[in-house]
Amino acid sequence: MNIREVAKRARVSTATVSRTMNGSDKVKPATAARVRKAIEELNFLPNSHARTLVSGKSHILGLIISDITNPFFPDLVKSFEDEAVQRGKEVIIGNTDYNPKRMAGCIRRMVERKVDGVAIMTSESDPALVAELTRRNIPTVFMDTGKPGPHCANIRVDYGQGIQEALQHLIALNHRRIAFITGPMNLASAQTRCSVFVSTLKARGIFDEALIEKGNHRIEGGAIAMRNFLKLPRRPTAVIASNDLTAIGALGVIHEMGMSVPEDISLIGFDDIAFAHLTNPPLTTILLSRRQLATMALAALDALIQGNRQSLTDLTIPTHLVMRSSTRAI
Amino acid sequence: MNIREVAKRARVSTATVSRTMNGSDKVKPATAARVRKAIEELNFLPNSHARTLVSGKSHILGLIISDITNPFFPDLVKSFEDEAVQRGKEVIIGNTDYNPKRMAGCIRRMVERKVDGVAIMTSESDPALVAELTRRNIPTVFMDTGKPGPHCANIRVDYGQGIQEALQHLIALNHRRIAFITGPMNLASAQTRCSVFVSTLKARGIFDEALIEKGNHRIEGGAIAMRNFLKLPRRPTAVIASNDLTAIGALGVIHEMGMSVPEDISLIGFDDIAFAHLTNPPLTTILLSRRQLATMALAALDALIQGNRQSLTDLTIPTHLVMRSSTRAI
DNA sequence: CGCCTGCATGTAATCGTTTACATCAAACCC
DNA sequence: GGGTTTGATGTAAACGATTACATGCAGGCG
Repeated sequence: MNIREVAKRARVSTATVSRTMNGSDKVKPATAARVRKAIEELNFLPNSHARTLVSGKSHILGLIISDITNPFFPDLVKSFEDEAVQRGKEVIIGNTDYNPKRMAGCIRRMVERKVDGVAIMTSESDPALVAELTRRNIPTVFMDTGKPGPHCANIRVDYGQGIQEALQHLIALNHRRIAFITGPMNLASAQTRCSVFVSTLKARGIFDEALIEKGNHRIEGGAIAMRNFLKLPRRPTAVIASNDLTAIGALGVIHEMGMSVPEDISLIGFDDIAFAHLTNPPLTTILLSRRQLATMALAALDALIQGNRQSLTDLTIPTHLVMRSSTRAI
Repeated sequence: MNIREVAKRARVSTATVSRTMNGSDKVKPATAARVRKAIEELNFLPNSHARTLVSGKSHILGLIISDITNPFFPDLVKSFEDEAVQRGKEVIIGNTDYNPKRMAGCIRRMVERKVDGVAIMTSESDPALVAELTRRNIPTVFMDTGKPGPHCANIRVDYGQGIQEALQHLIALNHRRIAFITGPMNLASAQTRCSVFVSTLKARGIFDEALIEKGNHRIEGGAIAMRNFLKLPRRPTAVIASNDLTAIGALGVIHEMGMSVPEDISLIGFDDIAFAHLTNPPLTTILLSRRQLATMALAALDALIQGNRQSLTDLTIPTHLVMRSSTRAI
């Protein structure tokens, strides 16, 4: 089934069929109707590969993430896809599995599929691999980390804002011994969260080195860190975690030890994953809006594709404290 | 950058380049080396659209699901993608958003992209839309619901087994007033879960009509249903929910009412989503293995693609009780 | 009436591969 | 040594769309 059969049935040339389908050029209404009828009757759908081959535009966007089972990402994927479909584009997703080798594979596939652009949000982005994209002039937008360049935009996430809001909130509730559980420190974003925490507390003169523990952005890391905090002679009265999974791990340990949140300890997470309001108590956390991120990424990609770079001036996403029930005054 | 430039640089014809890349036909080692060197130097990657166009094989598989933010699906997507990548295939994902119109769009895109096959796991599968796929001889496999056919396999999920295991477990713990919160009853799979529950209890002579409440596979549904159970003069001592979200909703209400699980009420979910072991207490639930589902779907798809139908005899996935801490004896 | 203009449509080249078939040289056989 | 086989490579026709250019026809004008 191809455009030629449609042409034959409508008694026109393939060019006319193509023109009616794309609506660009003028076709006499009567002819167009005949063509549409033929398309309908034959149930014809054009072959996108042939289209791409000749036009050079695949109308596919790539989205590279670390791991779809990380609860941060499904929202991002969904928002990204929704917006892309609205713009008549499709999305192919690459899971790197936190593995640079798979990242290379993802990028290769994106190139082979001639994607119109790529959005990347992975922890472990290797500049060499990414250079591959820019070398081929494939518009690329980083969410969170990366350097802007000729075919390349970067969206900055303002991690600091949320952390500061959280600290203000806790301090207003009279907390002074505030602890932080970090993420993996090779992640730029995790570093930022931590360093804003440190500098804000130092500025207030209530920073205590002992109240920082390393986590890994997973449940266990949060649990281990929390156990250490609870062994301290002077325990923290509030804990901020570098992400929600970490907070959930900490929450489990607090319960395990027969204490409760927020009565004994206040707890704040980061990300606002779907389950943050399903914990007991519902977790106060810092929202990083995946929808906003996706929307901005798509807009940036569009701008790069259209070669319109001036609209790429301020690409910053805020983060905000979302109050639930895991904090209280002391 | 195309195969011709590679050919020129390696001083061979395009056919030889193609042959070296595909490794199928014989090429003299010295020539092949020259070609590979040229490919390397030019950083050449073949255009997959051109390949697909001539070969008719896109090496893309479609995966259609209802909603990636439904926590059941990310695991499925990941497993499916992992296996697909291993087989040298790519995956494009279609989110129907529980919306038949978007389902139609997904299918259209799959056809246009000339996918080698499609796997479908959606609640709301419209036979007419799916006929579209089989009419075009696109291998299709349904996970859970659908009818096998010439280009079409169906994987049956044995919901009954898990429900029966759960009931045996509860009965062994001396529970007799066992309640069930259903899913949306237009879903075949939700119906099955419910009817197995009913028939098993009837067979034991301990069925009570009052202990069935409707849910919607979401948190709120579980919460509402649980409130109703707690108003009953003779409350249930155990509750099975049609999925984990429902169970989590019920759990919230139980806590809210100052009761606790499993001391006052035993609770069992269904699916074993990632957060089932993060609830407090960790939720006993019935596992429907997404990895198994994905593996079987891919195997079935492969068989259909290769036209090898005899390997499609018994496509059944079991479900199993996973014991955690939300049940106890009375 | 002859020519020009402009619209609707057709013709055919093109995109970048794969692959059937053609070619050609070397090797082999009797 | 001529003919045949074999193996390596080249030539060119596909695949199914888009689109620059060509064509043809109708109407307008002097």
